[in-house]
Amino acid sequence: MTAPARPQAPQGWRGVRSEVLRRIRARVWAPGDPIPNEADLAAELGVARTTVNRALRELATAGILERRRRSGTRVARHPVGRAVVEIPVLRQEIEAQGLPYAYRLLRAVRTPPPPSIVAHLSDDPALHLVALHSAGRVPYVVEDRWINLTTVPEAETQDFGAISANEWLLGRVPFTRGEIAISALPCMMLAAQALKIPAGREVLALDRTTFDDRRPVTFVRLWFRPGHRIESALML
Amino acid sequence: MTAPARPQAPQGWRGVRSEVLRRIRARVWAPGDPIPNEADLAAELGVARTTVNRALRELATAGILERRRRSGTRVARHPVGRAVVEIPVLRQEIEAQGLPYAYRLLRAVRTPPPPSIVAHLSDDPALHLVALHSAGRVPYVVEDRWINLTTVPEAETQDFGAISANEWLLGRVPFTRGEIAISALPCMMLAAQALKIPAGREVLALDRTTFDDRRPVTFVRLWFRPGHRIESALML
DNA sequence: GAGTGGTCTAGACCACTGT
DNA sequence: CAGTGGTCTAGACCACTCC
Repeated sequence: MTAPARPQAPQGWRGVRSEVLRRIRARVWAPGDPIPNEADLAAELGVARTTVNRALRELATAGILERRRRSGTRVARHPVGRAVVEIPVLRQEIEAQGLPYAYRLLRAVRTPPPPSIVAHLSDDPALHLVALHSAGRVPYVVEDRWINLTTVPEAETQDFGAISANEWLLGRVPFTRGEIAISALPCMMLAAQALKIPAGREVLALDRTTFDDRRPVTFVRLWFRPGHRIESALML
Repeated sequence: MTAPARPQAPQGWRGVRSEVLRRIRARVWAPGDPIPNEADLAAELGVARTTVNRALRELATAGILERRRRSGTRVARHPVGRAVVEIPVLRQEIEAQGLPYAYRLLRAVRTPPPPSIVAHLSDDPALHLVALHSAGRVPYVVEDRWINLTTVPEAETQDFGAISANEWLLGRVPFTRGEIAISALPCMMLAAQALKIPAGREVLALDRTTFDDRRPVTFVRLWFRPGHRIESALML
């Protein structure tokens, strides 16, 4: 005689989140409207305020709500879409597809960075690496990396033919923050050769700069083969 | 005679997060290593377990730690980079740059979706809209949108010359989940004309499909003008 | 079965901010 | 100054999973 559990009726903070979302969708609370404070909501829904807080915090992180002390919580007027993009760890991404991963170093030169790189990495002396990551015999992505030799002097004597710079840096150098940018750019010649496409063809490029506190560590641009897609689920 | 507050010594859950990060960077805990359980850490650091939980949860979300019940918490072997990308709300993005926002509808046709769209949106009848969003007199992005008329029949009689489909849909149609994909694609002719570039040139394209539960609502592809970058900060 | 993280609760104090 | 969210605490129970 137990009541058959309703299939979709989350409890706890997820339940509160669902209920708030339901009311927003049903226009009980319209964009720009304030919603009740945490204490009132907790009382109404029969949960502790901590639980309401957790739910509302998640919704604010997702861009659905805007919260400010004293003035309270409102439904966002322009629910900004946010997506979490995972930066590929190439070996894993390729092996996850059941393909053999191959890595080949194409260039490793100590050289002063050109102006376009200085903008990302400072004008310290730098190591320029270019490497090809392949899925089986198919070129997958070209890694075009600059390592700041003032921040990471040990890089100069490291043999990047054996271990990819990404894996080496991960274990060796602390970094505290980073920036990424995604764009479509005309492919540099060396990368175009490796990818077997015409030089200058525009391809998907993902740039990442990482810093240890304020000291730039490395700038890397991934040149993806034509057809590659960076995919993700939208938050909420 | 008060002790001068140490400039960087966060308290509470942020403090726990900092301390855990410090130990990972200092290799006290190496990639793949297990770290103490929440109760022990809480006792050691002199905080409640709830506080430790909050800190470790955030680090797990950021991809730094991996947590599993019973087996405990480990330092991720491959700290996946994650970045939160904000999907542009075009009007706001343009006006935030101090430029006048302009919107022009280029095409609005009820038509059966071609196979490439069916893959995203089902083979229901659809409304195809193409619109140009400009910053001042400079073409900024072309919106290439398909609206599922079975899910959103009201769209057929709506005048999208006056209000952009994005703003109309936001207020009208609930959606519960979505997918995005970013790629470099040869620009469709109509978009190329509007952006004043050669047809077929490859440009940055952002696809977004949204669903109301399981029913596809809309598929939109944004064709960005050459040079556009999607930027974001790396998490942590 | 036992150990771990996941979550909830009730209460408390604090930080920020609009009036 | 007062109201709101932000956080901490101590304790508890539960869910999952490895042994």
